[in-house]
Amino acid sequence: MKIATFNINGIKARIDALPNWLGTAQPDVVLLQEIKSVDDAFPVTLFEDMGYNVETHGQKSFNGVAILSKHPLEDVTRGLPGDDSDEQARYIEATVMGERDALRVCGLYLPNGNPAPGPKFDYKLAWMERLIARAKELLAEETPFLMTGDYNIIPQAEDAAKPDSWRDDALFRPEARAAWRKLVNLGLTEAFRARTQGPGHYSFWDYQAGAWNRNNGIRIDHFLLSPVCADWLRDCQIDRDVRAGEKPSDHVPVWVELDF
DNA sequence: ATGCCTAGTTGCACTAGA
Repeated sequence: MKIATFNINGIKARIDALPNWLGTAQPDVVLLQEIKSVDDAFPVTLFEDMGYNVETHGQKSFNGVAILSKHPLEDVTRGLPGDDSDEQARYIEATVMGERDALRVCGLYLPNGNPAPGPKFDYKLAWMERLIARAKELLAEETPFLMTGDYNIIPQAEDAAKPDSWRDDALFRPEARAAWRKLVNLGLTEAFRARTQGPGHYSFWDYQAGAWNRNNGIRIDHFLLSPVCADWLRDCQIDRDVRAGEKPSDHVPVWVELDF
């Protein structure tokens, strides 16, 4: 089963590019971030006509996540537990059945956190603690799961073309990377780094200053796999070429192939 | 040192992104 993550930076703006990529890449499941749409405005029938079930967790103007799946989605939950006052739509979960096993898929749009330090950075770190708590729950249940999406975390210097320019940024600050390691060190496998080593692999290129043409990118869209799910990993790739397409998002899709 | 660009709003400039 091919499962992808894609920060589309607005469903209205990607109304052609997203279906075009779906037709080419043929993913079974896609976790979307930054749909920037309320649920009622999401073009559900467009994707249903392509064979996808659609579950959204949107809000007006900003954020918003969704799942597209060619397989039925069961037990859908919206929002990250741990703070009832949090109204930002950044998290959705559902269960997908493979040929032999069930997989819990968690789609996330982790807060950017800039400027740092400050209240937005505090919110990012608190959000990560809630994500860690949720991962601990799923591990304790021994539910096979993956957590994927736009983490807004540059894990290592090799994950940025110009790491020095990110030194004090919320995506690279030590506190954010420490929280990332705390999550991974629960026993999760980072799918891309389980298969590919070395610098030069990015999932985001800023629209500004010719970042794409200069290949000035960062790798911030990730898959974390639970131990059982990691055993199912067959491949993980970044669809880099999507960034060169017509009216692209500033992120590109990342996907895993899982045998379950 | 800052903005560079893109998206969304109900706009006629702003916020937010990363």
